[in-house]
Amino acid sequence: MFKEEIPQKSIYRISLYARCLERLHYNKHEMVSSSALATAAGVKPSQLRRDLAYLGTFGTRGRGYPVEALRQAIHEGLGRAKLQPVIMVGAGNLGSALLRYDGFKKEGYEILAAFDAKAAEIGVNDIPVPLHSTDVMAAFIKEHKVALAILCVPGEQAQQVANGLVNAGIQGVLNFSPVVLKVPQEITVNNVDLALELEHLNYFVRK
Amino acid sequence: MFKEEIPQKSIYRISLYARCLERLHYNKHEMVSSSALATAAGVKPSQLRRDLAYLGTFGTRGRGYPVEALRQAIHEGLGRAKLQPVIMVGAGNLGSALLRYDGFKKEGYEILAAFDAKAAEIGVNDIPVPLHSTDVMAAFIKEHKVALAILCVPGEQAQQVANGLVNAGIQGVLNFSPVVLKVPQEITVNNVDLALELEHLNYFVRK
DNA sequence: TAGATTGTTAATCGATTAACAATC
DNA sequence: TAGATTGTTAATCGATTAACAATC
Repeated sequence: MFKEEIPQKSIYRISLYARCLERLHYNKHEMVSSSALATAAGVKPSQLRRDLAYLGTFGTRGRGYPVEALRQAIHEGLGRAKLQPVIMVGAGNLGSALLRYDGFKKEGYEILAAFDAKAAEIGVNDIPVPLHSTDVMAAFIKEHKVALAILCVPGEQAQQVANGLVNAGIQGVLNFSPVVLKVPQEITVNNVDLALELEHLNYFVRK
Repeated sequence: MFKEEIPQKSIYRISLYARCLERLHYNKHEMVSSSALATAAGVKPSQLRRDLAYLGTFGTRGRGYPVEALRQAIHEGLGRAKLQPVIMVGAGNLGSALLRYDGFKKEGYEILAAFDAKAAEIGVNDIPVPLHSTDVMAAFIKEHKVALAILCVPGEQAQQVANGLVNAGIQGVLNFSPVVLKVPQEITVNNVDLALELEHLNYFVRK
């Protein structure tokens, strides 16, 4: 039997459901209906049920879903191991800021180290993880079997650095550089384009 | 005649085209074909042409698009004034980092000021704009007619702060808090959920 | 049993793409 | 004119939603 492929958008939402379930669990809820969970996640109940159906069936008709069991099932379904190692590439303004952001750790991702072409010039005490020169990046990735990288280098260098990441075996890149990266199709790139987000918002401001 | 409504996704892409056109202009290209521009933006030529069609017709059959004129037409079409004022709400790790990020200014957005509940405790010299207490936020928004806010407060406070923003007249929120904000439907919220992005990437890593 | 709520289907909606006539 | 490339339509594809039978 073939497992139907899960749409990318569903994956985002399913992760979001897991987070909502954590909160419900924390608040001592044991069961939750698709309607209540959907409201918490800002989606329609039918969409929630459709999304969950990609992973399996977890509810009981007439009663709803068991909060904690569903949370766990989602984590397993999405293949989340305990603590995923990640590296940060580029330790300028944005990169060094994200290193201090605690939201990643909370969700189970640990940034092992940061790499920067100008590593020598950057104050080490601003940064909570080891900072290395980009020269040793590939070796580090292989040694620690790192699969995920956060890319925060200036646009002009982004493609070149990305090539290095791919060659070293990185499989997923969270790209903050305002550049469209060309990578082999088996590599996943998620773009977070901050200026584009503002641009988009601005469009909806009535003038 | 009714102007067809532009899909949200098209708006993102159109902004991206504008950025590619800037680069082409900088490199002294005067004309560009839909196929070349599409490659630069990582989309299909037919999609590019479809997107542009929402704004008008700018090309010449057989020759392509005039780089600079198209860039300007896009900026006008998306209703971009010169320098849009923005405020930053929350000056913790992420917020203060984004204040130092120069990508916003580059695209024509100026962060006027930052607000934080604990403004008094934060070192002012880390921050390149005036930092105020959240108490005076509403007055500032009204006085400076600010329409856009970047929200970087902890999840627990996000909804409450967002309510304050909406009441003060903010029309668009770029939300970095890992929380689904409930706002009136005329307010636009763009969510940038960093942990969710990593989660999504991780799903595609072959285990 | 009656009420509630899931799992799933089928209908709808919207976005992408291929294709090509128009035309420079 | 021949070649190139747009603007636009129609076909395709995929995602969302309403609806409801299954069933606790």
